[in-house]
Amino acid sequence: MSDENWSPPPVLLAVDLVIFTLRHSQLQVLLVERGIDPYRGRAALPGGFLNNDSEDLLAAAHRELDEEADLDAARLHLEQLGTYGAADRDPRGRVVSVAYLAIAPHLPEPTAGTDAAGAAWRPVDAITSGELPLAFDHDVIIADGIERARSKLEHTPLATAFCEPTFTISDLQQVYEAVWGVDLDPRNFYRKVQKVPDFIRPVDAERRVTKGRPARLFTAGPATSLHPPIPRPGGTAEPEGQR
Amino acid sequence: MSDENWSPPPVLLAVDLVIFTLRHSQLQVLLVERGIDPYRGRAALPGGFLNNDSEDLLAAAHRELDEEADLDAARLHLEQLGTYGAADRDPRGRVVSVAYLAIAPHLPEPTAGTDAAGAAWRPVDAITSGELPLAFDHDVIIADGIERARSKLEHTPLATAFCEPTFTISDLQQVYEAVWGVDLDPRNFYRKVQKVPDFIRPVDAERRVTKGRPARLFTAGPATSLHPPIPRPGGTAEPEGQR
DNA sequence: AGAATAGTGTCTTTGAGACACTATCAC
DNA sequence: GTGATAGTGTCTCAAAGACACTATTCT
Repeated sequence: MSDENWSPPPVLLAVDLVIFTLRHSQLQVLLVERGIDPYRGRAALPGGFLNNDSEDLLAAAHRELDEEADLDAARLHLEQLGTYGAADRDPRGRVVSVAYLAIAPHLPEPTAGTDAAGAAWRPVDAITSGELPLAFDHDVIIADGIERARSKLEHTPLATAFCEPTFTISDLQQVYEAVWGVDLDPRNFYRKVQKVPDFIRPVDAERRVTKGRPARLFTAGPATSLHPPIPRPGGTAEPEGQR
Repeated sequence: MSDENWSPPPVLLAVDLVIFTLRHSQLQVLLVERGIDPYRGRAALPGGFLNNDSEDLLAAAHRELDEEADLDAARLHLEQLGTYGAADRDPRGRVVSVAYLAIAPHLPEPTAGTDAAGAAWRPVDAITSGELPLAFDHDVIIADGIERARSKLEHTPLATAFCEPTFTISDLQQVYEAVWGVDLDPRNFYRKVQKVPDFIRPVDAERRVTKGRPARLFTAGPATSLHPPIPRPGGTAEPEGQR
């Protein structure tokens, strides 16, 4: 409680977005190309500074989501990921960044012509492998986002956020396989997800076309957590480490 | 990337601490009494503003831990919990608070005479029940901290952070029981924790006194995650919600 | 027909929980 | 001895994974 006599520390608050989606059975993340220094020309997470006195953090994340990615913020999953405040993370000065994790269903290509021009979906593998270098500490933020998503697939209905309003069970399986990077047995997966109460709800008498037998369609159910969980084969990984 | 022309938003960055320990088989949290308005006289989390240009967030948390709680920061578990930035959470103006979760072994009473005077351990039940009102949104932060701790007991060796360097298996069980608020079967618990590789390591040929048969002593092992996990009986609860 | 995907049944193994039982201390 | 806690063995039930099998579509 040393709040009697401080001099306001010159800290800028940014909000950065880790937006994941599934494309071509790959986990991909939305990146923008930086137009100014530092890191001009580098890929970076979409984001920006907190706008004004009366904007909540979550509201700022929603705004950036709309401005930079042209995504209807109301429809997708959005949660706080962590806050990154290493003193030297931005060469311009003291910038602390609150990262948010967003999950979007497979949407149209990121739209040239809008404010989101210069944005593109990139496979996360290219980032974790170091093949695609990022600005600032954004590679770390994305790594934390991946781990968060992997972990939440086990205990929450997060996977449905990657899917359209209605989806088949193998759509859902693709989400788990892509995010976890494993192969799952379709038969066991089928029964397992059906067994979790309120996870997914059948949409009556509907079907959809692929190649083989048509599949039933489902919607996300009212569950907010999964009982029993969908366990990740390899097991849990290391905990996150925000800095 | 709208960083071309901003006016530095007047945001103050605070760091607040949720410090948990086990006392009298209860989960307790360290609170201080506010000496100034707003919320003068109310109980609040220890914390303060970010010091200067070159202080990392984690370093600030360590410093507050030392200043306000007189705890040796090097020895205990410390991790970021979340960031709370609702526009109206502090009547003085825009204050965004990064909360850290610390876990301490049962330590001496919070030390009158030091900077930590006015600090006291309180059972978390008194807070979640609304019986003990807190300043700001600190009740929400604590609730998120409880859920984080409960969840991490399942998958990580966090429980050992509540214990002394060496401990018995029933010490460990008391941690699980207090944090989860459940009763566990000592026999099954005994075998279960021993079965997790690298969770706990026996300390050779040592014992300790209580009432019945002396128990073997253990130390925390090198594991950073628990395989298999120690499942929580009731199952998972709702996810956290930082604002 | 054959390939492909959807969906069902069943077996085996593993782990969680219940609980009887033995071991070693204080009194 | 009694009471208390530590530690072991064993049984039962349920969930996880392997996998054979049936069902329905497309070409």
